[in-house]
Amino acid sequence: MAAVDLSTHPGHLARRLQQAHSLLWGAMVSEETTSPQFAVLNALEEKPGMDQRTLSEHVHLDRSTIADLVARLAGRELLERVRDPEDGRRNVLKLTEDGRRLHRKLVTRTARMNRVFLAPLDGEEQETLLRLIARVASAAEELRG
Amino acid sequence: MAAVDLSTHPGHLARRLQQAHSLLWGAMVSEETTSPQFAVLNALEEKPGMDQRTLSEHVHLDRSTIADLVARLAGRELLERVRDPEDGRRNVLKLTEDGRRLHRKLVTRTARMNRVFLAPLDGEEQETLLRLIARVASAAEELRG
DNA sequence: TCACATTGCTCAGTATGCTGAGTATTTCTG
DNA sequence: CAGAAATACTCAGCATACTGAGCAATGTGA
Repeated sequence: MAAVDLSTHPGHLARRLQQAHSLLWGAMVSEETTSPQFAVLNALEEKPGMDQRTLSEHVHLDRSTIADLVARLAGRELLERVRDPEDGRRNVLKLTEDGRRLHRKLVTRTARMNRVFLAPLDGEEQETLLRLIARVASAAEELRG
Repeated sequence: MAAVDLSTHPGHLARRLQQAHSLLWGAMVSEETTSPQFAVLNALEEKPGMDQRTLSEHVHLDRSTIADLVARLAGRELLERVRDPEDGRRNVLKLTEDGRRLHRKLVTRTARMNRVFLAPLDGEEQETLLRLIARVASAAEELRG
């Protein structure tokens, strides 16, 4: 059986894309705060008071992964994690002032970085790429809700 | 500063795409052998006798990552890793008979899986998606050779 | 009300993937 | 030919990301 051309394999390409992105992120956005961490800050800026379960759905990350990630952000005092007095199972999450400040800074930088990252494509191609990825990802996420 | 729409962030989408892919991979291809491991098997089927450095360039994985990954595959006796007698720095890598057999099996299954994964898109959109991802990833990889 | 299910979180274990430091081997240079 | 540079690999440390097991709190039905 002959070997296969990996450039026709979406999974391989997705990994390369993600990898290339995270390198550029480290160079242009932040070395301390990763892209998934930014997603969490962003979600909490939008809807303060979420619990970890809800947060994990918003950013499409596993509950376990969220727990680690939130613990690191809490350790850096970018967010507060307190037990919900109304429901002792939940952790209620809110950005601190530091967290909001960092989020503001990263919003600007990610915008700049995204322009560089997508620069090889023209405007229409950029929209097409984002739309097609979103469709495939959403459909696959549906398969195991 | 208002929160941002993550569906316009290629990094976030890339992570979701990769994540959705690896879930489907586990269900449709293999639970034991991951997609990067398949990429390694495939590269060694194509060019037996590569060293780890060359292999890492072929599959776009870090040298450290390759070392771990190859060690696991060697532990499962899917490949042989022997010190090059001509150059004592290199590990020469070759698939075993088991490795070739597994590769054959996975080629069939990945083809099936890729059809399911890309099913939300029509044929032209599928080609477009793969081409655009490849362009962005290649360009970003160039930025730091 | 009390047993049972559900829900939210934590913890252990594993794989991927990086950086940076260190080791061994080979190659290049003076 | 000896010292320096380059190369290939290994190892430690960290973040992301999963599964599965377990625990605590809440909700539900008989």
